Amino acid sequence: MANATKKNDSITPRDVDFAQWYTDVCKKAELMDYSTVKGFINYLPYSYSMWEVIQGYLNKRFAEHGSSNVYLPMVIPSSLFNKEKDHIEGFAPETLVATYGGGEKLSDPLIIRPTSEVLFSDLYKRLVSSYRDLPKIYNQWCSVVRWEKTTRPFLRGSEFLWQEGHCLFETREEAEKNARDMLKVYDDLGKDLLAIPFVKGIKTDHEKFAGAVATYTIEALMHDGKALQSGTTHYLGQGFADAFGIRYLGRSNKLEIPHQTSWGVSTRLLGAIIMVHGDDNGLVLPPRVAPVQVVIVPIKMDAPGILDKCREIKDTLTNMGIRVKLDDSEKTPGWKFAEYEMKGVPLRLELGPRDLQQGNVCLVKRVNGEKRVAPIEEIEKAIPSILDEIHEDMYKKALDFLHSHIKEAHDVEELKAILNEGGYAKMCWCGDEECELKVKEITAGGTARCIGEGEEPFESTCPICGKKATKVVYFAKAY
RNA sequence: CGAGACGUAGCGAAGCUUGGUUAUCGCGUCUGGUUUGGGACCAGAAGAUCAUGGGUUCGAAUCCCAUCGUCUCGACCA
Repeated sequence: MANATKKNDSITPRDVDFAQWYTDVCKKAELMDYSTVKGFINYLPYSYSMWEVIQGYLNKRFAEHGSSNVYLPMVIPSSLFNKEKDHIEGFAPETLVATYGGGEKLSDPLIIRPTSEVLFSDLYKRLVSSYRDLPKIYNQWCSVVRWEKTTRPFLRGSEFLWQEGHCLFETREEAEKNARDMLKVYDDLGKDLLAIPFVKGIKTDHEKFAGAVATYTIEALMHDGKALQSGTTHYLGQGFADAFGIRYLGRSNKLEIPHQTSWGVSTRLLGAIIMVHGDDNGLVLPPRVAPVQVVIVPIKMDAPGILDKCREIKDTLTNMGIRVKLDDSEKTPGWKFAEYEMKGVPLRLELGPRDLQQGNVCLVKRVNGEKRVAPIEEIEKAIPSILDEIHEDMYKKALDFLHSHIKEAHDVEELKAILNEGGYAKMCWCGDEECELKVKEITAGGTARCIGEGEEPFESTCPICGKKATKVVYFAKAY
């Protein structure tokens, strides 16, 4: 494979130190910059534009499910925040609170939202009075603040960007369907756009969202064998609605409490893109989110016709809606090759005197280094299909990796071995939280990522306690 | 929040043990020229209140104290 040899020595190799590799890539590929404020980062154009592509995809998909975008305040009066008990217990320890305004102490301190269930509930209380007002399906794009103790670019920050959908329905069935439908949207996002496959399922009671009845999740697997929770949807039941006094007159003329959901994905997905696809030469971006999909590298720019032809190709591709960059800087071709490989540009187009004479361009795929020569007249047809091909290559590669890192654990020793190696251990479980927590202890940090839905236990007993197994759980070490 | 490592030019480092001219090197940047199919070469130039604050001293990047920040590993979490 052409890119099997490492060509970029400013990036720590993945297998030497994965954490350092990740940080190197984030900085060298100009995805982010550390800010002056602890735990906060500056999102640079190269990462933010990927976020915008994700936003575009999701807005379209959300709309198909009847969702409208709204925007609510970033601060929550602490008196309001304290209404739902589980919710406060879950979030209070990591809130940032404003206590002064205009130089005067606030009588009711304002919490910078760590999530907006409270604000949406408060809004819905006023907006909903009849079953005719339901369902309510709103989404907001915003940032939230959680005072994290250890932070890493994109994966965990004191502030992160996300979308949060908040909905109300008449029935439990509708609400649960919504939570599942939105999980499907997130799963599709991975498959269609990010080339990332997920393990899907339900969270255990211990791992579910503070205040939820059920949490559904998609879990990705990073190259170092650790899982990354990439998106969650929650069926909140009637708890928030009850606590916040949301009531409506139902079809039978009785006062009813609606059923609520919430769902979200965050800029953490950018971290997943980096850690699922990247290699020792840097980023490898899936073509559909890549800020630059094709980079044109002219060879011997001062030779007659080279630059003109490059510009012509650039215009042609741009008009087709492809994101193209022509690098006509004075750097040498070798430098440009390495640079755009590091930045993960999916496809490189080289054009030199030799190509021009023969009427060809040279095309090189970032994901596997595969090179091919194509006649210039045919690139309009060839390039879109090559980009699709790259997407499929990347998805398949990630899927193979995921499948080869899911193993059944039949006893404690196997469980330890699998989690130590990295990846998911599928284990039959009795359903007791005690056993779940014990797994964490004996495997040095392995947690239940999700319960497989519709999966019948492949063993009769739980290997931890020996009681009857009722569920199949995916355990992994996680970010 | 516990344990460890670190902070010197845009980036990466040396110097600190044993205090002493104008703080050194590589990359990058700028100027001019030669180059261009895998991180080019030559010549010249700019760029640093040595993280911050205090202390010791005739003299501190160097020794002492404190603070802040970053990274790694744990506990907690999207």
